[in-house]
Amino acid sequence: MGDGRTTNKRDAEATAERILHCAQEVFHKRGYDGATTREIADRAGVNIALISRYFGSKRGLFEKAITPYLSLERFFDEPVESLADRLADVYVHTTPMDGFDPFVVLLKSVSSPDVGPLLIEALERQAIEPLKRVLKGKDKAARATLIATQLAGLILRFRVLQSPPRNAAEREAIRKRLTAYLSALIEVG
Amino acid sequence: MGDGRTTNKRDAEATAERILHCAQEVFHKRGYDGATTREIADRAGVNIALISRYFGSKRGLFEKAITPYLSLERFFDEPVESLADRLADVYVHTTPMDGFDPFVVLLKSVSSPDVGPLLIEALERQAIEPLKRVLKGKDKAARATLIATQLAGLILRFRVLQSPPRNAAEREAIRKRLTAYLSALIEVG
DNA sequence: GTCTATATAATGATAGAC
DNA sequence: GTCTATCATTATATAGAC
Repeated sequence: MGDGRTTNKRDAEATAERILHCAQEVFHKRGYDGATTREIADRAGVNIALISRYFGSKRGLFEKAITPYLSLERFFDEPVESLADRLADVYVHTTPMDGFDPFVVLLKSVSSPDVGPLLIEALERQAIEPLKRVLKGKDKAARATLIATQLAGLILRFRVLQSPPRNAAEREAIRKRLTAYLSALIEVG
Repeated sequence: MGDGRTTNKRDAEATAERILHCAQEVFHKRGYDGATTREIADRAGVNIALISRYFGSKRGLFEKAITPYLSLERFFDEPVESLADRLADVYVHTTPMDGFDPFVVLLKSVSSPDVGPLLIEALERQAIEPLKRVLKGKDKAARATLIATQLAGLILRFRVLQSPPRNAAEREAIRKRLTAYLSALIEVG
C-alpha cells in the first residue's frame, strides 16, 4: 500500500472484470465448447495465462461469467397480473441484447459434458423453481414447464437459429397469441 | 463380378449401414462437436479410416445420418383434425426413442459452425415450411412458429436436459393443456 | 475392403521470466 | 501483475500396407 511502483490491486480487478465481460460475449457467440480461452483473452486484450491465474480454468471462468445470470427473478418484482405481458414483450422482441443473453449461452452449451450439468442445476434453481412459486392453484409444475419450454423455444428460434419474425405484423401476431397462452397458464385454473 | 476371393460390394454397403446407425446414436448422445469419429467407428466395430473412405468426412457422415430425418411429414399423412392430439401425444411421451431422435441431435448441434447452417436449412425446409402448408386461415407463419417452438422447448426439457414429467398426473396435465394450445393454433382463427 | 501408422492442427493449462 | 514459451492431449484426415 502506498508503493507507487507496484501496480495495485484495483488494476487486477479491472482486468478480471474485462475478462468476464468478454467471456460473456464469446460464450454467447460460440457456446462453451466452441469458445476458446485464446479468443476471450485476445478480445480482452490480455494474455491467455491470466485466465487460469484469475479463474482457475475455462470452466471456472464460465461459472463466474454465466451462471449467476440464469434467472427470471427480475420478472417477479412487478405484479404477477402483468407477468404474461412482460414475458411476451421481452421474448418476442428480438434485439440481440447487447451481445449477451445467458439463455442463449445455455442453449448453445447444454450438451457440453463439462458445464451441462452445471447449467441444468442453475436453470432449475434460478428459473423454474421461482416460476413455480409465483403460480397459484393446481398443476403448478405442468404450467411452469409449458411456460418455460415455450419461451425457451422462442429464444432458440429467434436468438440462436436467428430466424426472428419477418415483419412487424408477424411479430405482433406472435406476441398476441403468446400473451393469451401465458395468461391462461399463469392464472389459476 | 463372380470372383470368389474378393469381398463383394454388399459387404461394404452393410458396413456403411452399420456406421450410419452407430453415428446416429453417438451424435444423439454427444451432438456434432462432442462426437468423435473414433467412438463411432469403435461402436460399429470398424476402423476409423473407413469413415473418411465411405462418407468423405465427419460432416459428410452427419449429413447422411441426420439431415434426412429432420422432418415432420409423417404427422401430415393422417387428417389435420387429429394433428394436435398426435403431436401432443408424441412429444409428451418421453421414451428415449431407441437412442436416436433427430431433433435432439439438432438441439445439441445447432451451435456448431460446421453443421449449424446445414441444420437450420433442413429444419426450415423439412419441418417449418410443411407445417405452414397444412395450416389454414391467417397468421400462418406466426402460428407455425409458436407450434414449432413449443414442441422444441419440450424436446429440450424432456429429452436433452432429461427432466421429464415427474409422474403420470403431471404428464397428463401437460398433455391436456398442450393439446388445447396446439388445437387453437392449428384451427383457423 | 480394411487396417496401421502418421501428418497436421487445434486446444487448455502451466512454469518461470520480466 | 503480466507475458513468453512450451507441454501434453486430442482431434480429423490420409497415404499406403495387407
